[in-house]
Formats: sequence, structure tokens, C-alpha cells
Amino acid sequence: MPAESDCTAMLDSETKAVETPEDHADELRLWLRLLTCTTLIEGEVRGRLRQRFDVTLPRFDLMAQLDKAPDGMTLSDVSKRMMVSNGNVTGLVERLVESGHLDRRTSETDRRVQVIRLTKLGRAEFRRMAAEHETWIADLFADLSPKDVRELMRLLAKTKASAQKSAARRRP
Amino acid sequence: MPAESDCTAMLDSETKAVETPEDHADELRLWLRLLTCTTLIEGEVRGRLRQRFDVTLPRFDLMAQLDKAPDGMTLSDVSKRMMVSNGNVTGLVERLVESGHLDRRTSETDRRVQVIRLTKLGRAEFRRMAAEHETWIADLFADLSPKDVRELMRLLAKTKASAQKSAARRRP
DNA sequence: GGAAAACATTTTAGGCTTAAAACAATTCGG
DNA sequence: CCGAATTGTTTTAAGCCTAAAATGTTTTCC
Repeated sequence: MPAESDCTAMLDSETKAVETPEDHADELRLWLRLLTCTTLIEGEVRGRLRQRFDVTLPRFDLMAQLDKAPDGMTLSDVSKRMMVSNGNVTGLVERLVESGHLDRRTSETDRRVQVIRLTKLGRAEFRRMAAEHETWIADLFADLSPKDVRELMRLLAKTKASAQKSAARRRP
Repeated sequence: MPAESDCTAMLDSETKAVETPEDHADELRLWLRLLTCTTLIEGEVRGRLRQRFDVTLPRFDLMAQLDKAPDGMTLSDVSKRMMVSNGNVTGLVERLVESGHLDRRTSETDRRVQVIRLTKLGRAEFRRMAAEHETWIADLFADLSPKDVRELMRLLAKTKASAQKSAARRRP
């Protein structure tokens, strides 16, 4: 059995380390499986939100962010938290203000900033939806033991950190 | 310590089982973490595909499906595999045929069916992109040990099965 | 054989999403 | 203090995405 066969790097004729064409099929499969899980659950949640409450998932997500911030958030905050573009938030907020779920006002101390909050209606509707939403999630993950859940949490935390590091390497 | 406090179900005054308001905060956190990981990685891959190859992620995904099917696929097949709506595929295919990456023809045995394939150009470009794409994924998951990867695969398989079961319960 | 069901795709209407450019307000450095 | 970055938001152009309805085709089953 040649010694090289288990190495991940080799020395070339100039004695400089070169990468062997590594096999990353496992990571690729892992990524696809991660994506499948998310797509599956997301689609299910989207459908249930529409059927039960006639609301879209992005609107629900935005309201969820605001529910955790009684004093409101700026559009930038929301955009960072939701990991979507600024322009996207502008449109979402527009429609939710229109429907009476959100209140939007310009900050008194910085006239660039828009602060948005849930209205009474918005908060009431969100709480109603969130309660049911939580049971859907519980059901979707029902076959995982508490230990599975903990272990997944741990591994996904590691995954998140790894991905963030990789992203930071690209644009420092 | 009351015996009920650790129970997940109680008997009410009519001796009928009722659910206690269970706490599913862990599952909820797990779902949000799963979503964060996917969004993070997806965004990174999307950006790199655009910068390096001026291609969108959905187009890349569609080509990836076709690369695995030398004899082509029907639009329905693609739609199921990619877990997106039929109408979505119609538009994607339109643009990829237009740009010369895909070939589309009506099945000879069933005139309802459209069979699509990668063109020579499409296959060549995809292979070039896929090679680089694989290194990005490897880098994004770089901090996971082989054991982590195996364990994540196992737990995500369990998650997928659980979610599919839950989805099937809703629309049998 | 022919109506009815099932199937594959497209169309429609509306909303979501992004990247990049434009605009506006604030902060920073000289 | 003032021009130059920086920051927060909106606009723009293009594409993605979905659910539902519409269209055309095949199968089923009386």
C-alpha cells in the first residue's frame, strides 16, 4: 500500500507543497442534505402559514424579529438579522405597514433611520400565529430525541462558525 | 413535588387526555439554527457563482440535476428533484435554452412531456463551475471533522425522515 | 368508444429577492 | 468648519418563486 494514498498533500519535484485533487464528495452530500432539510421544512411552514393565516413566510419572519424587540428596530437591524438585502426589507415593511401590522417612524435623533414596531394588531396576530407555528415545528422534528436535538444544535453551531470563518476569509 | 409536573399529558375533569402546553423552544431554536446555516452557506455560494461565473444559483442547481442525467429529464422530474414549483422550472428552462445551455424537445411517445438535456456548452460550463463549487463547499465546512460530517449526515437524515412523515400526516 | 380522471406543462397574478446605483443624513479628519 | 468618507434607506432592473387556473394530452374505466 503506497504511503501517498492516505496523504492530503504531496511534495512535487521542486519540493513545494501542492494540493492533491482532494475528494470533497462527503461535504457536498452534507450540504445537499442540509439544503433538502431546510427546503422541506420551509415549504411545509410556508404552506401552513398561508392556509391557516393567509400570511407569507417572510412577513411572519419579519414580525418574529419585531416581537422580540418591543422598542422597535431599524431597517438595517432587521436586514442583518434576517440575512436579507436592505431593499428586500423596504418592500416587506411597506406591505406590512399598509396592512396595519407595522408602525414606522423616522428616528428623532438620526433622520436617516426608520424605526419599525409591531402595532397592537400586528402583535396580537403574530402571537396567535407563533403559538401554532411552534407546534408545527415540534411536529416536524418529532422523531428526534432530546439528545439528537442537542447534538444537532452543537454540530450546526460548529457548521455556522466554520461557514462564517470561510466567508470572512473571502471578504476580510 | 407534584407528580404532574413532569408529565406531557394530563387527565381533565372528564377523564379525557388533554395536552399540557408543552415547551418546544428547543426545536424552535434548532429550526432557526438550521435555517441560519443554510441561508449563510447559500448566500455565500450564490455570491461566488455570480462573481466567478456570472451565473445564478437556481441555474447552477438545475444544471447540476441535468449533469447527473445524461439522457435528460422531464420538467416534472426536475421540479420534484429541486423541490420547486412547476411554473418555476418553466421559466428557468426558458432562460437556459435561450442562453444555449439547455436543449429541450417534446417526447416522441408522450406529447405532454418536455425532455431537457445539457448541451455540449452547458455541460462544459457546468463541469468547470462544479469543480470550483466543490472547493467552496469544502472550505465552508472545513472546521468539521470527518466524524462531525458523518454525524451530521446521520442526524439530518433522521430530520428529513421526520419532516417528511409530518408533512405526510397533514396531506395524506 | 367516450366521458371522466389523471397528468405535464404553461400561464397568470402577485409577491419575494438580489445587486447595484442613487439619494440623504451623519460623522470624521484635517 | 468643510470636504470626504460612512451609514441608512430607497430605487431600479432583472430574475426567482409560488399557488392557482388554464391548456393540452393520455389513461382509466364503465
